[in-house]
Amino acid sequence: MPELPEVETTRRKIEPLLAGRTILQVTHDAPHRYRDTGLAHGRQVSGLSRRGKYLMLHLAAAEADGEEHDLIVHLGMTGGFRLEEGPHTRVTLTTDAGTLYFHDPRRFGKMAVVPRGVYTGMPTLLGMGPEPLSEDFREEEFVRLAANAGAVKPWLLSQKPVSGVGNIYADESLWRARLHPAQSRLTPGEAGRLYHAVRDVMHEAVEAGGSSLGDGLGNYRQHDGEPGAFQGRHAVYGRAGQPCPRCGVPIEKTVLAQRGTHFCPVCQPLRTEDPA
DNA sequence: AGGACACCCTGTTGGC
DNA sequence: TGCCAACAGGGTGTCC
Repeated sequence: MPELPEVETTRRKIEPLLAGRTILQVTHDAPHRYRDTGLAHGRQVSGLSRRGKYLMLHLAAAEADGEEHDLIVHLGMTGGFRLEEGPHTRVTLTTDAGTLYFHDPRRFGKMAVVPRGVYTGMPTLLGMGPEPLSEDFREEEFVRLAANAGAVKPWLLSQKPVSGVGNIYADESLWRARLHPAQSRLTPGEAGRLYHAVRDVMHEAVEAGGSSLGDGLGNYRQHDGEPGAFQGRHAVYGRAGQPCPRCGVPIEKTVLAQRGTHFCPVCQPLRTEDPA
């Protein structure tokens, strides 16, 4: 589930359940994945925010140390919050107003409690590019960086030129911009198209509540048979062999940078000759 | 600097 | 039907 639109949807859904509440206990059995969660005990949640695919629970200062903290949550591939305990519950978050369960079948999700804004040891968060839906995401800068970049899809996935783009939305954005996933050194025209494609795709997906959402908490529900609002609008992702919505040619699937990659061989040709 | 790769985990799917 | 390999929405560390 967790690319920017799904994380943002999660944030919106659980904020009413957590904001203003005091965390009584965070229990789990994997301290290397969920670090320093004991620091959250007794602190009030002052608000929730999101940076790329990271969810931040802002914690008020405790009487003992007078220092604000963040409970950073990364959903990994399959993480999500639910109201009920299940076979894949990894973390139980108890507040003075109820309990929230973090489910994560694949255990790629992570949590850590840190002093506010201290992200040492989290290189992706430290090097995170601008939010695609904010004014900090500027076309001129994006075009400048893209001119010297390597293969465009891995570049997008690095979170450096822009934050929150994952495998699904990278493929969808590249299709809209009519760019081959392995294209490098984008021309200003190409990079401009991609800039707007990323913004549009992310905006539409957030409005739709992301892909594959289910029970009202923004959960990963792919095998629960409840398709998300944006999933039905995918042009290429998960559509190998089916016709391109633009030209009708079958969508191809390859592997690029260890990730499944979907594209239209006609609409998204690889430009081999150097632009003049 | 940046690319390629292994690794962290478990569940589902598709081919034989 | 049953088994097993391949694959899955992400990030990190290491090696070159």
